[in-house]
Amino acid sequence: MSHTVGIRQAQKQKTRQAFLDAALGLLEEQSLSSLGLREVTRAVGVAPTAFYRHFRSTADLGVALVDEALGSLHPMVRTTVATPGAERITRAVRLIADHVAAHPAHVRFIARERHGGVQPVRQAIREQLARFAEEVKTELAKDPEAEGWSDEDLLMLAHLYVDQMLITASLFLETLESPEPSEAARQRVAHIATRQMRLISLGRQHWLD
Amino acid sequence: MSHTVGIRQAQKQKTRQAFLDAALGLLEEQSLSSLGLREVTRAVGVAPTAFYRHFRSTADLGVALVDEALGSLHPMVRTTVATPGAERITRAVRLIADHVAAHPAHVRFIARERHGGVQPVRQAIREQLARFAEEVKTELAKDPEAEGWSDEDLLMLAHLYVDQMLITASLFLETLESPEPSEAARQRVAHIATRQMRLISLGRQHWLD
DNA sequence: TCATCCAGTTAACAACTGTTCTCCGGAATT
DNA sequence: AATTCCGGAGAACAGTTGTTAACTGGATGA
Repeated sequence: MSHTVGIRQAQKQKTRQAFLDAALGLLEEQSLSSLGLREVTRAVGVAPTAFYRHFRSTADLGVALVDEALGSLHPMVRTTVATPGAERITRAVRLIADHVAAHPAHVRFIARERHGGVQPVRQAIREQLARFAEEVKTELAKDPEAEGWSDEDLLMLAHLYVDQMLITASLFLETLESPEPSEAARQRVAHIATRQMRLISLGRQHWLD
Repeated sequence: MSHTVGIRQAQKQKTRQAFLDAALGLLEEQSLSSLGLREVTRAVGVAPTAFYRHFRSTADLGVALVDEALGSLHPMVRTTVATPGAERITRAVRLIADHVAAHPAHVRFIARERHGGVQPVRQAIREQLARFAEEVKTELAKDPEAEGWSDEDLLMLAHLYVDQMLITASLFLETLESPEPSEAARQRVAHIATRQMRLISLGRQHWLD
């Protein structure tokens, strides 16, 4: 038994996670650029100076949040886009709906800070989204409709899909934020999003005409 | 000559505009939710209390900025979308590029606060974008390709176009923000955006198959 | 067992925040 | 000419902010 976790490191990661959770909660009603260091430590129940043991700044914390929010999502997107035929779009919309329902704060954070006031965070999000686009591209390249397509055009299409997914996620989020979150509103968003992606797919099929 | 402007009202609107300009400048590097009232008055060169003569809060100022940024844009979008044939997309992309180049701070503000932390501002932007979508819809309805389309599907398509325009504007903005703003990068964005809109138009043409 | 490490604490710093109340002086109204 | 109006100034309020320095006490490794 050479390498037990270490009580010390375990505790450290535990409070680090507490920082991330508390910050995510506070960020539901404000942007990262207005998030105070003391505000977070107060929410965690810890002294202000403890913050520096984990993060250099709130921007640093924000970058960590980006990884937490998007890092584990790549395989799910990949397998979803890999679904063949007409079911791909249905599954994609369901994946988005489920993910927003399960992690609304994460989605809100990404939508908010993508164009937000903190440069390093914006860059981290941009890099993650570029990764998504690359992955979607290589999946799209696999199916027969991609024959004759240049790499450039495939990437353009992939970006279109990724952006569309983010917009859809943001609309699902608004659905949850409304004073009376109704299943009907959610279904309406799903309906529109599905048709928009279908239209894009149609454009794809006739691109080489 | 019964109704001259009034020295008083003229001065008031002048300093009000100074508030809007100063705020827009400060918001290039932060979000509205972190913009301080005193920060703005300092930039204008006026006492903190003078702020209250013009705005109830910084959120109020934000809403005013939304109107300034998007209010006058409706006729331009309308006539651009009204352009017939293949030239419509070219003109739309050029309109976006020119507008971003002429008013980068306005565009940044809208992109940032669309999902930002200040609810009234988010709502104001949402309303303006809904207006754009409605206008694009009625223009789209005019051309022959719209025959057989339901109102619902036309609105869905209009939203797709509007969102696409915003994404493109944001990409043009990143082009300007980069350390070495190159004409080549701008052309690349224009190229991709044009193709994406073409693909959507293709999807539109085959929607009723 | 003993020395080392290190996550978290306490205290203090100058600087900043939004908001209230009172006042001023020039424009507007009568 | 006299009075009212009102955009802006000034001072003061209690609270907040990020960052520093020196500390404590339990886990860690020799």
